[in-house]
Amino acid sequence: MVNTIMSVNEDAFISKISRYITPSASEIVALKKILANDVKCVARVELIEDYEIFGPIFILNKGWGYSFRDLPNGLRQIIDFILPGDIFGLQEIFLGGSNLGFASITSVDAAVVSPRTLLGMSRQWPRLGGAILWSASLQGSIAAERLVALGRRSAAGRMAHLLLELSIRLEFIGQGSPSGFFCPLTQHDLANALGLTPVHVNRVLRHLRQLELVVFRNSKVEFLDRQGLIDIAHFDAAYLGRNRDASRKIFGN
Amino acid sequence: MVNTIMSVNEDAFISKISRYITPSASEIVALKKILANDVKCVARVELIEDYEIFGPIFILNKGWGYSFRDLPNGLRQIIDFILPGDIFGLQEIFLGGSNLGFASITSVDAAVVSPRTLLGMSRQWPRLGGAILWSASLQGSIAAERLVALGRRSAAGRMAHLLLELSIRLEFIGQGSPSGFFCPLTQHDLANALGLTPVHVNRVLRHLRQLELVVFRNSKVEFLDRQGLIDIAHFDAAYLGRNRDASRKIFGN
DNA sequence: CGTTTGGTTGACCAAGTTCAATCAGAGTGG
DNA sequence: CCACTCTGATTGAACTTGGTCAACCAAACG
Repeated sequence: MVNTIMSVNEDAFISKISRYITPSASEIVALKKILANDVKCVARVELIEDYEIFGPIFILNKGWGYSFRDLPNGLRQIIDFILPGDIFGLQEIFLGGSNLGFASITSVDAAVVSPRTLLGMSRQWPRLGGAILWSASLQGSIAAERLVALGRRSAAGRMAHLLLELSIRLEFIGQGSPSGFFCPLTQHDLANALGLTPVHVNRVLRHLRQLELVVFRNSKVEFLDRQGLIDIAHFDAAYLGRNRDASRKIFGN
Repeated sequence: MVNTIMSVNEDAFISKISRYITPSASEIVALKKILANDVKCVARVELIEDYEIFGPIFILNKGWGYSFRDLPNGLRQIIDFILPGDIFGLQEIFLGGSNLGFASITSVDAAVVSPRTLLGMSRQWPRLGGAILWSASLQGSIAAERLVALGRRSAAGRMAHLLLELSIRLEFIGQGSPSGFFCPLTQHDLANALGLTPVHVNRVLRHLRQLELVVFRNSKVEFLDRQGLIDIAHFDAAYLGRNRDASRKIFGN
């Protein structure tokens, strides 16, 4: 009972799922207990699972990371960026281990949760279990949208789309603002996420800068013309989830 | 009680989840009751959801379909092919509606399930609930792998990868064989799935034919050199799931 | 038959890659 | 304070993959 309601919003995960449910005081206590069992690691560390049984589940408290898959020829594809409040390893637990790797971008503080713990929590606090599934659905929807981007958007469109997505996801957890955000990604990271080469990422960023749409420099993204970006990205934020009333209608919680 | 254990394998969904659990007689009865509430539709019909509340969930009994998203400029990206036994609309129910469309490829026979029904079944038959989540995880893993393909594989690699994947997924439900399978996809469908143009799909197929790796003609895929395909696709079937012992170790069911 | 749908091919073009060189900033040791 | 090094950003030139446009073919169907 160390943590109380006083500090609700200091945990990114709690502010994230607050888009879906308003956790009760006792639910918050249960969550904080789980979130407190954390590990810290420095920037640019990789965890390759390669289908270990009992893949760990991380809930990011602080810092940025990404999930990825490497091809035998050394190419890497970033599946999703893991921001504070996001969960890594959840979709894969039913498959008997993950075939995705996790890499830290900044230094990271992550809660380590076992599948068993998660299952227990879901039974005792069904609303929290629902919130976990909601979060997993959201990450699935983000992956689907990135699939659309890689398949059918131009390089500039992909870049614009990703920057807008990150901006909105950060705002959900109280970070960044509509005018810009802190962004620790290298151009190499962006290339691995967007299916491009680092060289071309550089050219695309220059292009967007010359069009006076965004400036990405010194780990900071500044939006100059957000509507212009939305237009070239064909961006529609619907895939990032609706307000909670929509889902409440389905399950009646 | 019309259906009994005698007819276990006629339902694709039941044979699909049999990779994960062995359903009991009463579980099969419950499943068959749900699967019997079906609709049929002809080939090449589209259902655009566009974030309707209460998006329907389909479990395909027969036929092929796909989930997709369209961009404002008219381009379409296929997210995943929905084969017999696959579920459409599951990942999205927690988001308060889907932003994906569904399209039939062949004529289709699909069970229509409401979120409420699914929730009720999961409570009454927890192992079936687990199987549903396993199935959703699997489809997420397939989407992630397609993301890798679009980001980091060549056109020929993507094509080889997709054909191998479809072959294996069909074998899981007792269709097709290692030497080939019936494939109702048009080159246009392949283009929308692989992020290519139909013209280039045609050239890639010719290329693979000239390399004597696969022949795709008259709605039939014939593998000539499966290992050769695996090589150029960098194919590793691990993402399609492990044997059931792996996941059993986690949850102890 | 004529029409429609999907497959096939060629010539040309453009987006993005490759290779290679240069640059800027941060950290490190002398 | 100055090399020295390392990482990441930047740019140019040549090249490749895949796209675009346009024509033609083949099977299916009314």
